[in-house]
Amino acid sequence: MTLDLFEDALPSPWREDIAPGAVVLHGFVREHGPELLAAINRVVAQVPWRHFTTPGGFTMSVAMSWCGNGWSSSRQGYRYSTHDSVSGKCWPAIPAILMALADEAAQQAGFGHYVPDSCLINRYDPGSKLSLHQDKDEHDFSAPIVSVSLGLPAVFQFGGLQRSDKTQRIPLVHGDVVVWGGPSRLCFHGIMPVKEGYHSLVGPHRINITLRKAF
DNA sequence: CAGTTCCC
DNA sequence: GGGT
Repeated sequence: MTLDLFEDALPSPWREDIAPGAVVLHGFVREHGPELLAAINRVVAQVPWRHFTTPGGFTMSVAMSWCGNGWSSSRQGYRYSTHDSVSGKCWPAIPAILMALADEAAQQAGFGHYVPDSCLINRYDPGSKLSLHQDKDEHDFSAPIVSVSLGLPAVFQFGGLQRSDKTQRIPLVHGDVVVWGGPSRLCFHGIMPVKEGYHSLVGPHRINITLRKAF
């Protein structure tokens, strides 16, 4: 796997700055859907989709899989893990194409080279959503979050450092990548309920891939 | 409070 | 639809 898959320059209209340290790279991986989905399918074969319970005791509508370091939620709280406590084995490695994507997207967004150690894969069926939250379980807030949208469109909410801050609503479609870090690293964000639909490559789902540095 | 319900 |  080469590192130049995503090196093509982006025309300026494709880059949208939404806040200091937060950028939408519209269509950044639009041409790479099949390879990305193949990589995701290989991960999901090893780490089947799972619906977690929140600390409050509710079931999340989003189904999750992961590679690199894993994330989990339970009544005890959220946490990252290096391995599967059932099998004793490490979670599957992050596929090279996702490492390359993360590095190139982080560079395009102005964060320089990026070597994430965790990749969470979220499947949104119609009606699934993720309410406003912060990604704050990672040990390293100096690294940005790289978020890839595939399949059905969705409306991304991006707010400020306080839950009560006004939020922007940003439509995301298949192939869009959002990167946030630096002063935006702990901004509240979420996904509005996904509408019914069918995508020719992904089917009746939205798939979101987030790359982060957990440890 | 990574949810749901309710209210404007 | 948007805030809570």
